[in-house]
Amino acid sequence: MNADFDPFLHPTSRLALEVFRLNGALIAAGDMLVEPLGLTSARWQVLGAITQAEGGLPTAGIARAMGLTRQSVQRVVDDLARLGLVRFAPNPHHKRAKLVQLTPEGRMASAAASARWAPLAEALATAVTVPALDEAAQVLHRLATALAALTAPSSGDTP
Amino acid sequence: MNADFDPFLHPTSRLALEVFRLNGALIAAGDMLVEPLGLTSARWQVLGAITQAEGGLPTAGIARAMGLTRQSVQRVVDDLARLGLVRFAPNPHHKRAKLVQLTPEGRMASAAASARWAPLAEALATAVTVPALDEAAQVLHRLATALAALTAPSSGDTP
DNA sequence: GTCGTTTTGACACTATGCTGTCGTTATGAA
DNA sequence: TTCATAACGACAGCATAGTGTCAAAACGAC
Repeated sequence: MNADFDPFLHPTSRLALEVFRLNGALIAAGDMLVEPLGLTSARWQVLGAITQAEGGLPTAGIARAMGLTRQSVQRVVDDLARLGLVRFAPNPHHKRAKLVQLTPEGRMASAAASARWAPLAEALATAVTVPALDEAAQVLHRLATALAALTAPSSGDTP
Repeated sequence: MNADFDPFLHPTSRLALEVFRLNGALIAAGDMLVEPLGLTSARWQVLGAITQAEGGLPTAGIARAMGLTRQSVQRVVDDLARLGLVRFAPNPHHKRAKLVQLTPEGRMASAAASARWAPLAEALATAVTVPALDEAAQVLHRLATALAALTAPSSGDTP
């Protein structure tokens, strides 16, 4: 009865479990890191995605950039708007999909978070090596792509 | 003002973002995979942790094995007990910390989930290579360890 | 131009995981 | 043995991310 397959010993399974653990550790570390700024990991990530895009981008665009659903990002964006870190600007290409832009306060918060993250990122890079980081990132990227292709050639929102 | 550091271009940052994406993709794929069995990714993972340990283990032990908090696992365990997939057995070493064990139904569900996961794990392994998987897993493991050491030499529940 | 499809925002609901807290039980040092 | 400490289960509350659904807006085929 196929007893020669222990799913937890499969290389893919072991990597998946490591992804789960590191994901949790990164979120916890991020929460600690930006907590003095009144931020959380999720809000920080959304701020970062907006920082990346010059001129701002709509909520659904943020979600696509982060691999999440519109609905999840929307609440965080609303929180950030309530905190005065982002604002909504009219979108010349779409009447309803307003552009989410950083306010000066948001830009300062994003910069402060980056400044706090930098030394930790350096320390982690020395815990392994930069080439190993790059190669691991490439492997994870390929796996995510393959997983998206294997599951759900679907419709609708695709987180 | 340190403008030569773009936090999103740092190798550690790029890997972190890939971890977030793959984590989400794996959970989504797992949910699809075991949904016909009445399971979810979280319940499947807890079932797996119990399957690993012969004789069962207490809730806090499951949490340690998975890198989560007792409280998070407890609710899932209660759900599984309500579904009849696990049961509580007296613990000779601790009166309150009952051992969580699989019922025959739980064993069947765990085996069915493994059978569904196996081909997907194989397909993903061929999307990259097994040595690459192993090396990536090792890198993630070292990062998680380093991160735990750098943040919170703390007390109490340490997920 | 019209109509069907897709995209987007909005809202309600659920699932997962965290912190905080309490009382109980083990454990170990004095 | 006694007592401080740690570990464990239980419960409440919050943050994050998912699904489902709806209406409005944009887009494309005809």
